[in-house]
Amino acid sequence: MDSRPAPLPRATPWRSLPCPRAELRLDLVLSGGQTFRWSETNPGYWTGVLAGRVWTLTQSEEHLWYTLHEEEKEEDRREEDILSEPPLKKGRRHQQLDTSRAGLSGHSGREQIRGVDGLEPSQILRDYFQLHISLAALYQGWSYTDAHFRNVAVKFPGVRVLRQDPVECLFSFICTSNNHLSRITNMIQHLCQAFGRRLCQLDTKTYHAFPSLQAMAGADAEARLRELGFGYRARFVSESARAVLKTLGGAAGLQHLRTVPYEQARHALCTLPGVGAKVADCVCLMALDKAEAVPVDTHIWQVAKRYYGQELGMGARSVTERVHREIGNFFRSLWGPYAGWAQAVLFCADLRKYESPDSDAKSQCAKLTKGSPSILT
DNA sequence: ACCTAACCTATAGC
DNA sequence: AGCTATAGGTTAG
Repeated sequence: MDSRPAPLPRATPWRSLPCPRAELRLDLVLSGGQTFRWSETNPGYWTGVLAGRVWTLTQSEEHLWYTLHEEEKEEDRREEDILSEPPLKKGRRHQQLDTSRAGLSGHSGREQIRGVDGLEPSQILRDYFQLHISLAALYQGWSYTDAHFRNVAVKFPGVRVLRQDPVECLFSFICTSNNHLSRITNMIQHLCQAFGRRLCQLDTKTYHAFPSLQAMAGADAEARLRELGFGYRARFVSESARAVLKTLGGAAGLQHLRTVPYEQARHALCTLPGVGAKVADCVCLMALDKAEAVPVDTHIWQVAKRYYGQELGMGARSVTERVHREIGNFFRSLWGPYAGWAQAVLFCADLRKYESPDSDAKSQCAKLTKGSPSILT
């Protein structure tokens, strides 16, 4: 029997869901490049923002444990925190907070659809981690048809695809273009701090809701994002926020894409500035219930060349539209309707390989990849 | 239809 | 210590 973790200050008592480790590995899922909003605040304990609340999660062999942190009241905020926020005129500050609130209840499009606000915490977690999907059964199927997957799966169990908020997922992945994981995480933290409603502070870290579309579409949003170091992505973020509001029906319209076919959702997303095939597939897979979407980035391209080059038989120099399509179709034929989920396992494994503290492993990998004459050419 | 450079910036690697 | 290449890509030609 699993024992309850020690209670945290100003947080609800720990509660748990049945969830074996083979079905979920918090570390691999929460820091594996799907989401950029969780951090390991203590060994084995993950803290982050989900559905507008601050959570800490941990797991034992058979359970997923969770606690919710108390949201601080406005008057609890110390003046220095307020002043340390991005340069905003005082009058505007309140306006911005209000906008964020409006945005949250603008998520209310979503609340009306799915009643997220009314949901039990356990239900929110079941939804976020998609626990109704049996990952073990999927792994079994992929391992049966794919020897390379079988090898990877042994070392990387419990990698499941999150069901994220479409707005958060879309704008997070707009930030990932031509970028590093560490920088992406920083940028998104800055984005939330500057444009999102503040929720609470734990130790020295403050937690903010993901910004509303309205906040990101604001008149000075692009300039402020540039100051935060977003580079050319600043325009993508603000322009896309405006485009979603104007032509895709806002947060509710984005959410509605969950009910339309993959190709249609993908096409709609690709109309947004800063959204190409790869980002669209990420959002389709991780927020819009398109389990067949296979995001093809440089990692997956390397993996495809290295381990599936024979079957693919192609020698392009970069990930062009054609390469993207061919790799996606190949993996869908190999793995079936949940191909995107299998891709997430290989991606996560590849990421770990490179992020491993053992730098020898990393350079070995680099040498291997570079040194081996491409199977494709 | 398909492929190349330029693009902001931080950081690892020489 | 400085410089270059590259990083979960998109866009304009």
